[in-house]
Amino acid sequence: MTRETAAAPTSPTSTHRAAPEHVHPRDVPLETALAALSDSVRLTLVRELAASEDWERTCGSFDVPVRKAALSHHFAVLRSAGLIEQRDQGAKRINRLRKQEFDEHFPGLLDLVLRQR
Amino acid sequence: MTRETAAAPTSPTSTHRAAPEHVHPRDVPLETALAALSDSVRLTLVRELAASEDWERTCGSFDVPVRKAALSHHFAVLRSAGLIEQRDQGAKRINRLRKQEFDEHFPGLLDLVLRQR
DNA sequence: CTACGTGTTCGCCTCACGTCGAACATCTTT
DNA sequence: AAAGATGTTCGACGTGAGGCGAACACGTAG
Repeated sequence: MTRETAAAPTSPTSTHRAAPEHVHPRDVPLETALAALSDSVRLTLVRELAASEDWERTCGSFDVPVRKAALSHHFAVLRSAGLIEQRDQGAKRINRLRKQEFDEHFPGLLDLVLRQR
Repeated sequence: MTRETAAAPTSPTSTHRAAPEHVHPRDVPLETALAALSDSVRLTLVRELAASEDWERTCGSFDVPVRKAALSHHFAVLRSAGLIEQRDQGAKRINRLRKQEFDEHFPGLLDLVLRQR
């Protein structure tokens, strides 16, 4: 399913690839949301993401002082907190800040985090 | 200093007692504030405190599933996060939620926490 | 003075978290 | 096909957080 009808190779949305498990902000306990945002590396990720056009960035495009393994882990945490959504595009993984949905369930939190400092 | 002029034994604000070190919300990093609130026990403390008249309660008056030692630790965390202020009154220690000051520096955060669930 | 109540501090234990390198899987480029 | 780029997963490691009981300190009640 989600099959391209015509030959429009717009987005090579990957094929044999483990789709990341997403959690909707609705199902995220407040503690989890707060914990996800209480780490400076993740805070940076969220902020850079928010500062980007359409809130999108590939995993490797962030300016954080940790290696790939740790980065990957942080993204998993953000996913579990309903803060980001990940979509594969070829070899790259695109991260999107779920601003609207997150705001609906934790009004003001993201704005606070983005405004602060 | 802070000497009662007349004989008005209103508040026995203690004498030889280690005054708890307080941190003003102004000097609290966002990460610290979020981390302090990302624990369910502390969340309970803050909520019960907020639900109390004048936001005050003695340490032992909270309904949390931990022993004295752990409780004491949690209060220290809340203090370091600028969330509470502690004042000694005789043998008891009174906790006050620093709503206003905290709100000034982390607008919306406490309200979110108090509203949620 | 002695006994009790209220909290804090001190070890100690356990578990979760953040980090890394190495190996692996996928997709892209050549 | 071979090499490179992009991420994830797997152990391992160090650190810190949260929990407890015991001991201590201070104030209160008898």
